[in-house]
Amino acid sequence: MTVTHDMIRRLSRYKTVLKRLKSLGFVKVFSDNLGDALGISASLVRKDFASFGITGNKRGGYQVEALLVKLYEILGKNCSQQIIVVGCGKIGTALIDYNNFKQDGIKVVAGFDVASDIITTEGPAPIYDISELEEFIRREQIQIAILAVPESAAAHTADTLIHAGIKGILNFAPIQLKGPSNCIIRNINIRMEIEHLFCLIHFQEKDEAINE
Amino acid sequence: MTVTHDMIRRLSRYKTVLKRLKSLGFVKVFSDNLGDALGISASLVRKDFASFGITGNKRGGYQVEALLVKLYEILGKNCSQQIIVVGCGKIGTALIDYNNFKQDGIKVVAGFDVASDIITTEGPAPIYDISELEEFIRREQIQIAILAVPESAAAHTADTLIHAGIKGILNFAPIQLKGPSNCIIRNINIRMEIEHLFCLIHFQEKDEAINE
DNA sequence: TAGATTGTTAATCGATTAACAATC
DNA sequence: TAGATTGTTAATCGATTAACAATC
Repeated sequence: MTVTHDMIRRLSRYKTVLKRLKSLGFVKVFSDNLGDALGISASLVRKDFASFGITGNKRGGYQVEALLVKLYEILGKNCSQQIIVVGCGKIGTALIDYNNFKQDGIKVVAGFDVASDIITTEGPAPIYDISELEEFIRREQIQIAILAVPESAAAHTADTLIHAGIKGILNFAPIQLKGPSNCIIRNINIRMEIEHLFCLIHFQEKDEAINE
Repeated sequence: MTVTHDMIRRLSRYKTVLKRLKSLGFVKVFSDNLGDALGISASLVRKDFASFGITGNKRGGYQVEALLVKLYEILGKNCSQQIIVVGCGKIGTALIDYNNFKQDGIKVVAGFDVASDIITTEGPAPIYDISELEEFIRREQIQIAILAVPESAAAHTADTLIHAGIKGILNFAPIQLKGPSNCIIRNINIRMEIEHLFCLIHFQEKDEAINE
């Protein structure tokens, strides 16, 4: 089976909705409900579940609890999800301090930087010198790194990470990185997102002008 | 014509590539080159350009300079692209200080926060009390805001922004916001991005196990 | 049983690519 | 002219939705 990006995004969103339903005391849920919550068809919900071998009851829908357990498993929530942050400038440290992952089992265990004056063992996670990066990744078997270095350092830092065995990189540097087949890179480009918005607004205004 | 998200993302990437080509002294470029650079077919490049009324020469490709001018226009680079940051915690201030937009004409002109002790006129952009938000948006005709408030404040702050006339929101709060038809919201959910990576790795490992 | 919802197949839709005539 | 590249139409591909038999 091929797992698409959109599929995974939906799985993540099902999980969020189901967690809320569970906290409300819901025991079962129908594909119809989940479809409404995500703004997609019930067919797609059922198809997604079928793809991952999740089955429901012909008339009773899906058990919320069992569904969550399955989703946790698929999303890898049974393993420890330890990540590191490479580049501890403003954005890097913000991400280290950002503790919104914790409730979902994701933990930033260390930061790394070239500036020796910010090395510290204080704070939510220790910050080490970049020279310790490779050994740390190997020793702690870190799979995922957030890359928050300046553009000029992005490409070679990514190479270092990949060489050390990192399997996934979330890249905040403003450059489109492409990884080898054994490392998945997701690029978050804030400048592009803002341009995207300006462009959409631009067209919306045009369309309105036409409609009038 | 309908402008899709993917289309805009490609326009943005064409622009990046073309800027680099220009700095290298390139005068013309073929759809084939751009396709290679973006990892798409030459057909799609030509189709994109056709959609926006950009024409080339039957044998001479496209003029780099003219193409850039057109793209700037489409991406709204002729208007001043002033944005604000609402919520000046760690991530908010990091974005205010982040000056990577500047070279692309995007400028953060103010920050807003509820905490009165961080109000300041120092730094790259002044930080005002949230009570001044609506008036500022109206007076300065701000179109786009970055939302970086805590999850609990996200929904009602977004409502305030929309009410004040904001046309686009880049949301960093970990909650999927949905806007009305006159305001476009793009959600950046870092937790989901990391889960996404873990999930992909998970499946890659499985697939490898099967192939062996 | 009657009614409702799943699981799955067929239909639809949209985006991308291939192909090729037009033409510089 | 011959060769190369655009602009555009047709073909393909993949993702989503509609439909419906199976069945609880």
